[in-house]
Amino acid sequence: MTKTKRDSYHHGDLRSALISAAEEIIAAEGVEGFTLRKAARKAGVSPGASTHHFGSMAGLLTQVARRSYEALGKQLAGAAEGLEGNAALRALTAVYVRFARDNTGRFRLMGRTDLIELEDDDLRAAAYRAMRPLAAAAAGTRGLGVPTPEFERLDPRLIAAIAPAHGLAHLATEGRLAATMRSGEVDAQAQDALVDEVLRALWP
Amino acid sequence: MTKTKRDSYHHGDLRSALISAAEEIIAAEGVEGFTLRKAARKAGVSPGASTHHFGSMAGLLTQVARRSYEALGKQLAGAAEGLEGNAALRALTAVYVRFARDNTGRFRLMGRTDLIELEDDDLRAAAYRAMRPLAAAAAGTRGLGVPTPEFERLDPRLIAAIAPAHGLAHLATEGRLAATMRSGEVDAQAQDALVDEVLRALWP
DNA sequence: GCTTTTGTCTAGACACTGTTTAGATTGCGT
DNA sequence: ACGCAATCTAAACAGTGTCTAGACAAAAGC
Repeated sequence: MTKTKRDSYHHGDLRSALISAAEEIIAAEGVEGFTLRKAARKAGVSPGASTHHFGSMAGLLTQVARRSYEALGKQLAGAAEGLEGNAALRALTAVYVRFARDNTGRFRLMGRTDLIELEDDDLRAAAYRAMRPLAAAAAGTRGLGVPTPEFERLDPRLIAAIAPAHGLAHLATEGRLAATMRSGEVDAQAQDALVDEVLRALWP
Repeated sequence: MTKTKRDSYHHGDLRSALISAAEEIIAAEGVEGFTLRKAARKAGVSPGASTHHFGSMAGLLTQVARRSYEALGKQLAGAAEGLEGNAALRALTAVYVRFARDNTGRFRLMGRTDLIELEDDDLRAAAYRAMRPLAAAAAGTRGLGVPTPEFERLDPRLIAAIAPAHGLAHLATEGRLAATMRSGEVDAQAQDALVDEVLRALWP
C-alpha cells in the first residue's frame, strides 16, 4: 500500500519510509510476522539498505517502539482529564489495557527486549514521558506524595500504579483474559466490562 | 553437558532428552537464544528428529512451558502457608516476581504466544493449577467470596490478584524495575525491597 | 525361527532470515 | 566542474524450521 515508488537511485526519505513500512507490517501481522526484508521490500529497497540508517534491525524496531510509546502517552494524556485519585487511576489503566488490545503488535514490541535497544536514550525518555499521567495520578492516590521524575530509580508509588495496568495489558494480549472466544477473537465490550470490575476491586 | 551419548541408531528416550536440552538452553541463553537445531545437537540427534515427537518447535516449547508452570505452581504453593488475606497476597506476589527474575527464560517463554501452543489443554490446565494459591488468597481478600474454578471465564477477583504480580514480573524481566544496574545486572536484594514497598501500597 | 509391520531417526533439500562485503550511483559542497 | 561523502545494490554467508525420502532397528505375528 505505502509501497513507495522510486524513479531515482536514491530513495529520498528511506528512513521514515522504513519506519512506516515496519509499523504497517507489525500492525497487520504482529511482531512475529515482521522481518527486515519485508520492510525493505515494502519500501522498494534492497535488504541491506536499512543498515546505514539504523545500524541493525534492532535500531529500526527501536524507533517503532519509541513512536509507540508516544502514541500510548498521547492516549493516556487525555484519559484522566477532570478525574482525581482512584477514578483517574481506573481511567488510565483502562486506556492502557485498551491500547494493548487494539495495538497488540506495537505493545508486544515494546516488551521485546531482545528486538529493541533498551538502552536507547530517546526510547527511555519516550517511555518515561508516556507514564507521566500515571505518575501524576499515583501521586494523588491513597494520600501519597509526589513521585520523583527519575527514570532509573522509579518511585514505588508509580510502579504500584503501572504494575496492574501492565499486568492486565499483558494478560489481554496473551489471551489470558476472559472474554476471549474460542475463535481467538476478543469481545472488546465484554473485556472492558471485566477490566472495569477488576479495577473497582483494585482502586475502589 | 547433558549431551546424551548414543550407541544405537535409536535414541531411547529422545522425547524427554529434547525437553531437557531445551530447558538448559533457555536457562543459559534465554528464549531468544534457543533454536530447535541447538536442542537437537545437544541431544545428539539430527534436526528433523524432533518432528515425530512434538510435531513442530512450538510443540516442544509447549512442553517446556507446561513444566515451567508446574515449577511456578510449586513455588507459589509453599509461599502462602500460614498467611491470610493481604499478607498472603503479598507473599505470593513476591514469589511470583522472584520466579520471573530467577527464571527469566522460562517466564518469557510462557508469555510468548507465538512460540507455544496456547490452546494445548495440558498447558492450560497447568497454568490454572499454578494460579490456585493466588485464587485462594484472592478469595480471602477484601471480603470477597470464593472464586470459581473456571479457566475460560476467569474470576475478576483472581485477575485482580494476578494482574499486579504479572505486571511486576514483566517489568522486572524487561529491566524496567529500579535496582537495575548500569551493567544490566540486577541487585536482587534491592529489587525485593522495592517490590515489598509496592506491595504494601497495593495490598495494605 | 523368520518375516512383516511399525516406530524412529538421518540426509538432503527448500525457502527463508539478518548481516557483511565490495562496488555502483547519486547529491552536495566547494 | 570536480571530488567527496552519503546512499543504495548485488551477492554471498552462516544460520534458521520444516518437509520428503529413505535407512535402520525393535516389536509383533506366525
